[in-house]
Amino acid sequence: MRRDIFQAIADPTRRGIIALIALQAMTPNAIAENFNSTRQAVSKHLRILTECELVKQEYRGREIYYALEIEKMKEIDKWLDQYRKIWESRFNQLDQVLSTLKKQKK
Amino acid sequence: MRRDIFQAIADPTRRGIIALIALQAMTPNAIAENFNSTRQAVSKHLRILTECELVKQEYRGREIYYALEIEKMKEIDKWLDQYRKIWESRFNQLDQVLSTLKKQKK
DNA sequence: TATATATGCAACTTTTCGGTTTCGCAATTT
DNA sequence: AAATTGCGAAACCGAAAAGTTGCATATATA
Repeated sequence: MRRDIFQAIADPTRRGIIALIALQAMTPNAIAENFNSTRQAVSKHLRILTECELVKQEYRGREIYYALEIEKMKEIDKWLDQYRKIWESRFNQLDQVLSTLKKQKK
Repeated sequence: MRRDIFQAIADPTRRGIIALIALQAMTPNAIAENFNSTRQAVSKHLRILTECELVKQEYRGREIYYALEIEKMKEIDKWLDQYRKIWESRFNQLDQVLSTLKKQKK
């Protein structure tokens, strides 16, 4: 089962789950109430999210609380970084053009 | 055809294509040489990337150059922002704990 | 003009994915 | 102890995705 984080966030329901549990851990039943899917479908999504370590489980009696593993989200940020460099450098180039134009105006 | 950017970057080959053309536009044939897929398969990926506007085409004679639309990448960054806030606030909390401990040491 | 090249597109196949239904198990509650 | 509740896992299904093959079209080149 090749579970990577990019595949995990590809599904809109999973992104919804991530947003939902970002601030507080929740049980599968509570999560499922927020979507138009059965608990089992949500459970499947939770499994995928758990497998790629985007989410962690905490057992409390017969309930299982799912919480976002925020550290893992940084991996996406890390991947984005190479492109951030590009758009920032382009912005700086634009900035230079603008300041050059300003200078010429003087 | 529901093409969203998250689905687009879910595929590893497509992420490879994005990385490849990030700095300079390339033709489908040139891109395909870098992967273990046929030109047609790559062409299909390019179509998906174009549909969600992650990539733009530039016609030059019988060749088509594909270039990354870096602005579109910012959408992912924008989505990440809500989580960035979370991990930054947690970091600050840790920071506070550390400085409190330091104070007590004194 | 005939041929080679660069490319997209459509048809087809195989695999993967998301969902539902059914079941089993463990922890509560009555 | 019996019934209820919370949950995961397996079996199954339809839809979508990813890849291949075969073709059509436009632009170069000989």
